[in-house]
Amino acid sequence: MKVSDKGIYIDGIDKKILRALMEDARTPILEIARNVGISGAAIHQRLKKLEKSGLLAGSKFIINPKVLGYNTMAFVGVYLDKAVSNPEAVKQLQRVPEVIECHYTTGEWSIFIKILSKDNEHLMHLLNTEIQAIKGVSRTETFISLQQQINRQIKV
Amino acid sequence: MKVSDKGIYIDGIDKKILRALMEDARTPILEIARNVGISGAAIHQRLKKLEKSGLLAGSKFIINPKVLGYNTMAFVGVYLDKAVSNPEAVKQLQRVPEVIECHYTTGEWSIFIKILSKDNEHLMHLLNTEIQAIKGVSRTETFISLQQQINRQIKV
DNA sequence: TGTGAAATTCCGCAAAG
DNA sequence: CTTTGCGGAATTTCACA
Repeated sequence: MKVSDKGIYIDGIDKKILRALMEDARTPILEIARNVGISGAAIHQRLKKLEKSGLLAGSKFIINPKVLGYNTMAFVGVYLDKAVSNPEAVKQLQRVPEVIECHYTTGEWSIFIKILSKDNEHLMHLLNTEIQAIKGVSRTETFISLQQQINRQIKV
Repeated sequence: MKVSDKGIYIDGIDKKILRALMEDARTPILEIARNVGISGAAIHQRLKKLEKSGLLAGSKFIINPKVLGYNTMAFVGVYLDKAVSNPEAVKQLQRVPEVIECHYTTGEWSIFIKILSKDNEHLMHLLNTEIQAIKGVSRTETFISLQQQINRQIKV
């Protein structure tokens, strides 16, 4: 049995439910029910509980960017002028759909982003035209992901 | 109308379907059907096509790590000794559940990882005990995400 | 409080046009 | 793409431990 900081109790059955749905959000509840040996209604109620606890943050269809021609992933450390408000820069980054993550980070960069591009040329265009054009961006450092080996959620 | 490199045609209806399901994988097909004005069976046929194209890479329940007490996200650049095989290091990283992403990257690091920890103390433990213990890891550079502002998929 | 079983409503899916 | 129809699933209700 496991207790989180907020007092959510997650037993072995909850874990099995979560693991099945984290793998495939469309797994039928009744199928899970058969696998864990309790009724569908029980699963349903446990899911309600887990949702209410905030642990379940929704479900998403995952699309493969490569099929859309997005073959390059990169991480970019962004240096901002001291004078510029970071939220304003984030607001501008929000308008660039290729920016799929954005963090305020400790260390030498003000902002750290993850970005998807079709190829290196497209990446260069994004950096030189979209990112550098944002007010306050003084410099960027780019790291291209040659291959992603791990991509998962935290273990339950 | 949009054509990807692999010849997948995605029209406006496909986009609406994808956007609905990327937001919530459990959206009933018939609800989408009502919104876009075609029959449920048609949606179903389009989903089959999209799945066959490889664009749909599955669906996942998203869990909120904070509820499990994982409050700190960090990025870690890992330096590996030249002599060590990177795949072996990745294999070891795979065994650390807090490592949720792992990339081979260009630039000064051999490997770049995203990691979740409960707090700074836990992060330190992960770095000093789990990561540094891996054969071939010579040094790490850590950037803590103070706040994540953007987290999304590529736009369809 | 949490569980199981039945009933109802709704959905997913395949076939045929 | 639509309609149709079957099989099965989701969800509610209720009785019980």
